Amino acid sequence: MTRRTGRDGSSAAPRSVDVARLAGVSQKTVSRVFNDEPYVSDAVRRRVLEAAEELGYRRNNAARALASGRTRSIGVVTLGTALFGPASLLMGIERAVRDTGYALRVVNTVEGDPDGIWGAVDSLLDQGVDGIVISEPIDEPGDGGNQRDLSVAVPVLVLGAPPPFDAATVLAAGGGADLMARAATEHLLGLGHATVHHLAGPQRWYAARDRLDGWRAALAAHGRHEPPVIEGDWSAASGFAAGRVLAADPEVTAVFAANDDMAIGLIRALTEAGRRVPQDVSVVGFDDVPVAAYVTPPLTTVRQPFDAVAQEGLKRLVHAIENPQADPLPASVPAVDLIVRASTAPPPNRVQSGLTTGGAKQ
Amino acid sequence: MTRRTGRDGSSAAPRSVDVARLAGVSQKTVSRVFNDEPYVSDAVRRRVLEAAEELGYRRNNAARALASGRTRSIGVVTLGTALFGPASLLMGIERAVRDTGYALRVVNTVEGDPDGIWGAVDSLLDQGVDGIVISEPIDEPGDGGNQRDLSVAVPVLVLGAPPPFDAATVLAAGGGADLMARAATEHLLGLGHATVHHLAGPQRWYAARDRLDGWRAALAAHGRHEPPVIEGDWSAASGFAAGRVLAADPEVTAVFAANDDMAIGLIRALTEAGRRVPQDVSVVGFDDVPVAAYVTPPLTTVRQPFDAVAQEGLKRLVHAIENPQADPLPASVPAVDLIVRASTAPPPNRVQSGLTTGGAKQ
DNA sequence: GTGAAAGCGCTAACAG
DNA sequence: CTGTTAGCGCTTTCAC
Repeated sequence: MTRRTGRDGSSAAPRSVDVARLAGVSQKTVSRVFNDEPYVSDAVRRRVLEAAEELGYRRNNAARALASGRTRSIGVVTLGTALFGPASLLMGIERAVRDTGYALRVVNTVEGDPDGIWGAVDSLLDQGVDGIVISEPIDEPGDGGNQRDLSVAVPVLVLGAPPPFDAATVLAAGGGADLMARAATEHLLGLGHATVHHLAGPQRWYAARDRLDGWRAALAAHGRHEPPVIEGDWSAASGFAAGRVLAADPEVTAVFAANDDMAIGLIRALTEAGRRVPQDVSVVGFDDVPVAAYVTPPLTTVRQPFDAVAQEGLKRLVHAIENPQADPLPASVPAVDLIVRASTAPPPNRVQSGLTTGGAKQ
Repeated sequence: MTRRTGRDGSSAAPRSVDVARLAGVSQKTVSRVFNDEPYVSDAVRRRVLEAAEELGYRRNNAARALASGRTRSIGVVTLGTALFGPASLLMGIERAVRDTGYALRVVNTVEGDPDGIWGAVDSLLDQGVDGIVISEPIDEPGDGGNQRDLSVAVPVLVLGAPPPFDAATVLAAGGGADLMARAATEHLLGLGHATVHHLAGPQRWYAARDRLDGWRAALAAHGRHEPPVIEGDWSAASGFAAGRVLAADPEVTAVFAANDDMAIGLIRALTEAGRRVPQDVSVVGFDDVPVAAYVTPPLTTVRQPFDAVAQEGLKRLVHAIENPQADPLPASVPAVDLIVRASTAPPPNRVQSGLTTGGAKQ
């Protein structure tokens, strides 16, 4: 038996011709069987499959990609962090990609990376992906000139942000964070707080700006005074630092933090300063991290529909890949999912102590 | 100018021959330049690079892979969860892979997935990767027969577990969790606790078993009584449930939880039951999640060196890929990094209340 | 230092 | 329903 061998003597991987020979058909027929093409009799199909099985045949993807011009893979650009939001989105994307039959290639961007998103997209393009997902982008520090004239010929899906650039097709998904932030703020207002402070995320992140916008919109809609914003960096440590400042201000009775980690740090600082949560100060987080229900006090927060967003976004991306000429599928706005736990309550009624009774509303 | 065009009229991507023509050299020379091969004069090199730049040339990876038999990519099998450990490891792997110049393909396994790791490895093999990383594996439910005779010809790196199978080359990295667990337990013992309870992770995970082993070893080494183990599922919710049980037992003065989330849930349950942490019960976690320092009380825990483990593992994997015949590089044992915060203290000295004074130490 | 020729293993037309 | 003929854009081998 003539068997091709590698230079180290190991037998080389079987090719479709080998299968064809063994099955007594043409190579093209093997190809047909493996691509689930019609017009192959069941008998032949079975024979081919058996031969393939016997040889341990596996299609060569490089050859497939070269011949067809498609790699059947989707690239994703993520932040190189294990932060709950980005990590959850990545998992959601992986799950969604698998359902589509594409393979997933991942590139991280590192905060402060000179090349940033562009470098990542470039490397994905080098790898030859059929579509790109950009997850939770942040702005470039030196905006503008940095954005080299990358010509992106494949469809791009941007998650959680407005499309940052021009490409053949740009899809956006996962908006609605502003609405969620607004709901969080209104929950606090509804409890009777005169206004709500905001512990924002780093403003270079679209996600952080969205939440800030939602908070602002809620205050504006209710004609409330907008206190100065404190900016954190998503970490519990930054929440703690902010909490020290906020604790010193007796006017503060309600805070909306842009994520749960900061909310947790914030609560710790308030507690250490002798301001009880929620009796003295109410706190709302964002994300609904797994421990949110078990910290002290259990955190009122907003849950983000990462999986749904990823799934819908990918469906639309794959549609754009496979139907380049067709109109893109429409996006939907995710539902708001506010989870009320024990970190929020009506404000202490000290302001009304001079009055007769203690009505809480407004 | 004759320009190849796609069927939609868009001009097709330039190939190396196009660059060669423009630069007035042979196609092979272009190839040489892009592969940084020697024996190309500087003048020619420059000319080629300029031509490539002008055309916007980008190497076709599929063709490269087909011709060379190498895809220059590494596949990683991860758990489909945003749990801090797995997610951190994945990020570490991405970073490490990028440094090696390989591309990253990601496949998740879903808990309870019938195909499990094998399906994931299979799909990676289909994609044609040069090496595989299996991160934090868990056992298959139906062990044994499930492990189909996949012939894995590429090197495999298993992170955080003993190699679960036979392949051309199998490397292990990221062990030492048992030592870390042992250190955590001994910290508690050193504080004077008579024994230490263990809130274990799901025992299908190697990581959980490692930690259990370390705890057990510590107790044995000090001749302490080994209380029954409670098993959680890594979640704060399961920690909370365990905490309710543990809180009812006055014998419990120290608990080592297999991860921080469970420790946080546990603390909440203890607190709700009126058992103060750390005055009545000490708790140690595992992972050092970002919020660990800011929960109440700040958590004593063990920090895992995800990045270092990923980096070292990948260096060894790449070595195995590129030097198939050579001996694998040796693994090192990561250092133990116990972070002592406020959730641990000497035991309450109720047992000594009958005695004269209340010395704490052992 | 450089180039010519020959595939890598598959898919894409088209022909029967 | 099945087979034939050409490439896809590179790397490889060997020649100059």
